[in-house]
Amino acid sequence: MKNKFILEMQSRGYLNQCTDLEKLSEICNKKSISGYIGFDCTASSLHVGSLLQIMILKLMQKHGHQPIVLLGGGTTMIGDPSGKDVTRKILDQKEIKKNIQSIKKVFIKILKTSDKKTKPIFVDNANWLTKLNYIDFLRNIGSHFTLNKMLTFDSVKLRLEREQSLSYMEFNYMILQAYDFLKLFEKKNCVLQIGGSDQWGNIVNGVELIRRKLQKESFGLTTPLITLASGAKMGKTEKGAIWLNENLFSPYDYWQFWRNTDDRDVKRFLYFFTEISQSEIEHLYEKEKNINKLKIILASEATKILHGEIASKKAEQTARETFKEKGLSSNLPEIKIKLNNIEKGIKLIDLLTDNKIFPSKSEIRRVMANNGLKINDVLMNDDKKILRPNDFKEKVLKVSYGKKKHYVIKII
RNA sequence: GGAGGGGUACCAAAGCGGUCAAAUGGGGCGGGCUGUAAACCCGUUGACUUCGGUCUUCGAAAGUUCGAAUCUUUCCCCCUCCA
Repeated sequence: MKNKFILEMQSRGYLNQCTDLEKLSEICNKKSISGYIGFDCTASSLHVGSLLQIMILKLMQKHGHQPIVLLGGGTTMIGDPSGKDVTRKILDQKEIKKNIQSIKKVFIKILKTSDKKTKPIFVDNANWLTKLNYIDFLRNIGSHFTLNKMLTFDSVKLRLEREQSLSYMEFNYMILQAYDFLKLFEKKNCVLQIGGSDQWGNIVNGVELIRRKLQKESFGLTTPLITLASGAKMGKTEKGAIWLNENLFSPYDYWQFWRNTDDRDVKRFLYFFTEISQSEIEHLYEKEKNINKLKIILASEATKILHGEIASKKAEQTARETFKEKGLSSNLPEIKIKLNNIEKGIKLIDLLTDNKIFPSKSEIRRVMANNGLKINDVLMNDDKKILRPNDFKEKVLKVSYGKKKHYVIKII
């Protein structure tokens, strides 16, 4: 009998590879386990590209297992070469510490639970990695790795094939990650490491290291790489990343991101990024023929997981007021302006650039020339327009940049 | 350390003394069609502008020249081969 946790992972499509699925299933049937995912702390926030793995942590909780979140304060100082063409910028310790604090906030929200047994554990590998003694480490750990094998890993091989340089520092990354797993196995009895498909090599190294050092079995599993119907990678849009932290990407924008999902991705995403049960999703699909309704469900459910029910509802309402009723929602991004400034008259393009709605005045002129700017739903083509009190309706004015970006300017 | 090749806008890649704010493709942005989708079509893609222009940009600095992304020198970085 397969374990429910494993089954749900499979049916939701979370599973790409596992070192030994049968055995892991058996163990999960017998007891609660703890599993970890390591996250890079190169930025102050993760983006949706990491969300699938996070969903697994959440699923672990649901099935009574304990998630461990490793925020890689140590490994981030080295930089994972997996899936990267170029060496990353190296961050200093201060910056990494700040990033860890910021990223942690998201996990605290998503993995919040009242159940003590499944409360997430946070660890930082800087605690052990920065204390390593080079010679000891080489003897105890390095001796278990052969260069012959390391050179065959994709993270290394691809770099070499593409004739992109790979520093010795980065080359060591996989060993450090394997060591992390060993440490967590010893300290926290953590038997499972989860990661994206590009992490397979690193994860397997950890499993093998544990077997060699401790003669114990551990498991690794990876999530599939999600490619969008358009062919792009998830989370890496050209317009910028879809950040999980609220200060970088508002709940409303987040909701919009999901609302704008490609038709062909909607069903998969309902499985991936919501907690709606399999039967319910199938039911929804049979019953609801309007794909846009399903997108709204997707957006609201996904937003709920990250930002909570209230923020999600609010985003949904804002979208409805703005798009469906073509009205003016009070929840749109708001720019406040003092009455006496308006009475003097203020240049529209100055106002829009000062408030970072547009990056430059040239950009505004360009958009105006392409009929992309509207004031109170009326096309605006005058780059010399000066706003005065009578442009406002009840102290409020709506600026629309294209069809989807709307802002409210309010006199205070 | 030696020999050769190379660093051009968000990315790839042309240009190799003036006609270069820099071809072309991708991406982005805006418009059209639609459903806040896809596909397709059109426009646009350094900044500022009194819309006449002005200013900054082709790894960095210095130089030659009336004029440099293009030539010279030095420096930095990357790649390949040899050691």
